[in-house]
Amino acid sequence: MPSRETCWKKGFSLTTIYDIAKRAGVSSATVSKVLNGYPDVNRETRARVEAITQELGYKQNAVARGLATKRSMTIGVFFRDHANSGLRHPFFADVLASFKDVIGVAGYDLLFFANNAPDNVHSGYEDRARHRNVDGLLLLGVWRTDPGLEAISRSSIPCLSVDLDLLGPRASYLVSDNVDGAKKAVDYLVQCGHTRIAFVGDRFSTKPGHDRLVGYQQGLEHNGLLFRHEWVLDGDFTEEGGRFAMERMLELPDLPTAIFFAGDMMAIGGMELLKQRGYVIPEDFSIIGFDDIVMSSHLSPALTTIRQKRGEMGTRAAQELLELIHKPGKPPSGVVVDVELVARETVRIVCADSSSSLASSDFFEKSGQACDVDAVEQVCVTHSAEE
Amino acid sequence: MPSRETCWKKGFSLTTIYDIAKRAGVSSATVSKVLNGYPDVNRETRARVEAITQELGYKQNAVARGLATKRSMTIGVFFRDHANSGLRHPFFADVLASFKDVIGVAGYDLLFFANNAPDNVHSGYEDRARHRNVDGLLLLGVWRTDPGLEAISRSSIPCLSVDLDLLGPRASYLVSDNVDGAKKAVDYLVQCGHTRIAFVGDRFSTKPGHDRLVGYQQGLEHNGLLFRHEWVLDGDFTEEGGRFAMERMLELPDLPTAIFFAGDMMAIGGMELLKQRGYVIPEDFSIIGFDDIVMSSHLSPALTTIRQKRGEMGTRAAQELLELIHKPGKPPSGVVVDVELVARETVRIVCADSSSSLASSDFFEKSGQACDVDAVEQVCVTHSAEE
DNA sequence: ACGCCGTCAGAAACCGCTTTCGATAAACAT
DNA sequence: ATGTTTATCGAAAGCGGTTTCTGACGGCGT
Repeated sequence: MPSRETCWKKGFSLTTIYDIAKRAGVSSATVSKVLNGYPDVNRETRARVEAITQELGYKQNAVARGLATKRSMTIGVFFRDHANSGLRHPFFADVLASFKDVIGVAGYDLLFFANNAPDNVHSGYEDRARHRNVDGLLLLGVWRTDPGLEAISRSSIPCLSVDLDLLGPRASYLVSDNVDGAKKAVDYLVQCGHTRIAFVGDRFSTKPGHDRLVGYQQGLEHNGLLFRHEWVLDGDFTEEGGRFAMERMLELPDLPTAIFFAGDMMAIGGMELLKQRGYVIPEDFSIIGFDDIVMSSHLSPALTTIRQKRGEMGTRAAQELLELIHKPGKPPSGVVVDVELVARETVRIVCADSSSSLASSDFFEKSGQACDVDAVEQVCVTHSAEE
Repeated sequence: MPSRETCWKKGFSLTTIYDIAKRAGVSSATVSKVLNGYPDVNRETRARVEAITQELGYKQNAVARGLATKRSMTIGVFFRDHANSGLRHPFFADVLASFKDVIGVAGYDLLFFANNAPDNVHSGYEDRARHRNVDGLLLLGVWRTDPGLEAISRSSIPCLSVDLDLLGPRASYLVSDNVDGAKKAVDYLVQCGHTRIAFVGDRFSTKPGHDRLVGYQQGLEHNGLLFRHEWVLDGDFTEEGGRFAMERMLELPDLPTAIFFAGDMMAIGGMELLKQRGYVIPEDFSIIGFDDIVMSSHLSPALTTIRQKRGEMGTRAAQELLELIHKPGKPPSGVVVDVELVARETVRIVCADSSSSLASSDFFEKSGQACDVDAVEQVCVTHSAEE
């Protein structure tokens, strides 16, 4: 047996299972068995080994273990940081926080891919995941247009993406019920008496952006309202985008009375511009957002919005990913968590008439305007391309 | 030579350096040398190996490499999550984001300690760092009172803490210039004509809380103002804490005209309460915060505050940590980044007199009231204990 | 021809831990 | 007494790399 007593890292000695083994007069295999709770070791031996483990303050080396077992007990995290939408984004930070909590009690640590060394920049998700030997992957803030998605969805690495409906043999996803949320927003506006409702979305590179648009459209239809493509603008999910969209909206000859922003940051930008131009909310324009970021409740007027349950999203995401990891058989189906409207102060109540008979108002028109999803998207893309 | 051709993890085969070696007709040692840029390998051999590496789509296994080299190219991150002050906190999320960017181009990934499995809960920082074999450590949101600090500061693991002046052979820190920031706040209030300035801080378990109090006290002294301990309250760095402190403050017989909150969230809580009670800001009370979180500029009135340069903090933290890692010799000294006042709308200008002759006002009193740091802290601790 | 040196490869010993599988001995059954 | 379990343990072969050290080989000076 080679002498394996100590190892050095920058002048520091680690205690290994060999140290324990020697001291206990057993083999390293036995120590390993004790440490991992295998049954085939004598009561007394076990006790002795455990005592010595304590005494020596032994800590397992996760790297060596990972090499031997091919499980690292880490979850890799890709957190795309484009345009403020990364770690900085209060939304993702929150879901990540609760994700971390539940994945943590399952014994996992999180590995954030940050490495952008020149030779690594263009490695795909899968390569980098395998490089670090992570047991699962969490994708946050990745765009639908990301070219690496296809590959990772087909790979055998358990992978959960949020805000992106990635499905595969070991890939699942978590989203809010964005379509429903958008419908709720429109319904609420309609209930408050609005019929002229505009939409500000993103550049359609995100799943939520897409779905909220769809929901908006469905909400309109459901309430018998006409879809007007000039009332659909691109806001890029940023404050500046929202501000800019609002600016453009004001140039329209025919103005809406309410604007549904597909994200709170955009709504904030829009409101800012409105105030700046001397309009008052909600008297001149009603605003409704989506997300319910913390800031929303602190604005004045406080923003009416659709709340995504961030804590629950993180928890459910973690649970789903753990299933993906531990139950290889079960075909994943994605999880969607519901949203809720939180009514605050940015929507003006136009008429007290809350009977849903509004649906049969004069605005009802089944026009030639195409209303199916893809057509809607077409319109929008064209529209945003104009710019 | 044993047959080492492939490895399986859940049904997937990895290509190893042995595969490359065989294909290239060389030994694994040579492949390793090529991959690591050692000079003692022939031009042609190198080319051949590189070609095959490409062809086979080989990706190095960081775990195996880590075991062999004792360097993992990961930075461990402890992110304490007490009372909203963790990942959820917009402040830390921001510095972390820019930290990640620069540490990333140096080739490192980030390892977030999340593992809270029952047998792991009470392991110290050092144990967990060694367990994962991280090359360095970043401590965020850790309290001064944390019992594990002492140990990690003495250890040989490069460790950088933010908002906490931890120093040791391989331990350094990064803080904002909190004392100066607080003085700036007080100076500004004084310049605006205020002389009755209160302070709301945290429970003094944090370094910034402590330093801002010191700065407040120094600012007072510098401007010849009397330190009144009843005007120093505990706000816990949370919104609720700020609200509660404000509530208590209003019960005072003798009210200040301006309140300096040591954190924006507390200021927000305080303002909320004030509005609720029918006061108007800044007419009735002037408010100044500390941090400049994104929300601050969106409030109305927009919060005047001391800005911490979060991006710069992250960058500098990363640089400092990289030095700690790569230059074992250099004794660390900590880095402090400056702050700036951003004047917005929550401070009322009482008199236009901006001559600093205010310093010689009637309020000047070198009273028996002890003014050195520790005494100040005493007062506060006592005060918060009352509660 | 001889010794020396620089270049290039590879054998082999790790790194610290897991896991299979066979050995041993005691306990049990026949 | 003999064959069979059962409980307990350890040797050894990995996991996928790195790194030292030895050696082969060709060229070169003398």
